Amino acid sequence: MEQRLSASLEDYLEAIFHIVAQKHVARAKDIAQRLGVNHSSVTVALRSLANKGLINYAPYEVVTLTREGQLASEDVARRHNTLREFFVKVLSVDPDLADTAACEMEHTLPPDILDPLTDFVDFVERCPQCLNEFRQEQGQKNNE
Amino acid sequence: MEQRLSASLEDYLEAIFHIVAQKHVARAKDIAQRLGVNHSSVTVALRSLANKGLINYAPYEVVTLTREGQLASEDVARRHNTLREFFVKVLSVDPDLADTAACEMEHTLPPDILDPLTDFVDFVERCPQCLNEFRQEQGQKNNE
DNA sequence: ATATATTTTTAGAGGGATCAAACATTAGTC
DNA sequence: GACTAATGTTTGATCCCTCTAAAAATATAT
Repeated sequence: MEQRLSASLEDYLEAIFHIVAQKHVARAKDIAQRLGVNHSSVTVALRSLANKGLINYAPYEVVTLTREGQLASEDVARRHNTLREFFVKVLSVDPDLADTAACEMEHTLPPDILDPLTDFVDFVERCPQCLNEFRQEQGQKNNE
Repeated sequence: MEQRLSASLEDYLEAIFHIVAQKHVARAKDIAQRLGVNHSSVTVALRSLANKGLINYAPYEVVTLTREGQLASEDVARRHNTLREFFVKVLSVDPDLADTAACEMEHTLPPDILDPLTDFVDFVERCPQCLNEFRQEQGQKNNE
């Protein structure tokens, strides 16, 4: 197993993850809407994800995640969240921007970077004052 | 102008940037070798970069960067360097890994993140002790 | 200057991903 | 139960990137 997914398929998987978390099942329409992509593109992607054993799906049916797919989508979501948290909590980036950027960068973030990055975000949460000087500098910059 | 480049074309541009920095001109062979891709792929990419006005190139001739291409490749290199420095200096990632990861992530790093990230790396350089606690935690982790 | 070696390009094909438009299926409504 | 609306899929096209194999151009050596 453990096939490497394309950025595109990871996006589909992540979308399904969020829709299922909310509605228990995902429909092609919801996925298309969430990703801003054509319905026909969704069909292709679903077939591919089903072939890889990541989703339960047959034509005209709703979509759920298999055990494998659940793990894989959680992995994507974890990368996404860590990046967004880092951008917001350390770099003070606007949350919407941070989310958009996380969504693009999540696909290429390797485990060897994800782990220490997660540790670092944790550290900053526990010790926000460690970045006081940096935050002050950034604040000055924005007020100029 | 200001056309957005694909990750692939950015890789070619970056390779040309480094080769030109060293040898003054780049040849298809060098580019292919550096990127580990087929010669014929290089030809296609060069034609595309030339069409976009980023390189000086005609069939069978050596490659140099135009003014536009110089700026664009410096931009890619800046994203790459900032990411690598962050990985190495803040997260203590192995330099080779950091470089590889930077090469993959550089293409999706937006300016709004690049700027504060650069500031943050600068900050940590000026105040390494600000991360003492974090480094200590990481050290303990690795010794277990 | 001619033959050989190197480098580069072309030609042809395939894998992904996307879209629009035509078609099929399902679900809801009367 | 049949009609209509909503949803989903197929078809055919395009774009981008890659490859192999073959041909062409250029450079080198004798």
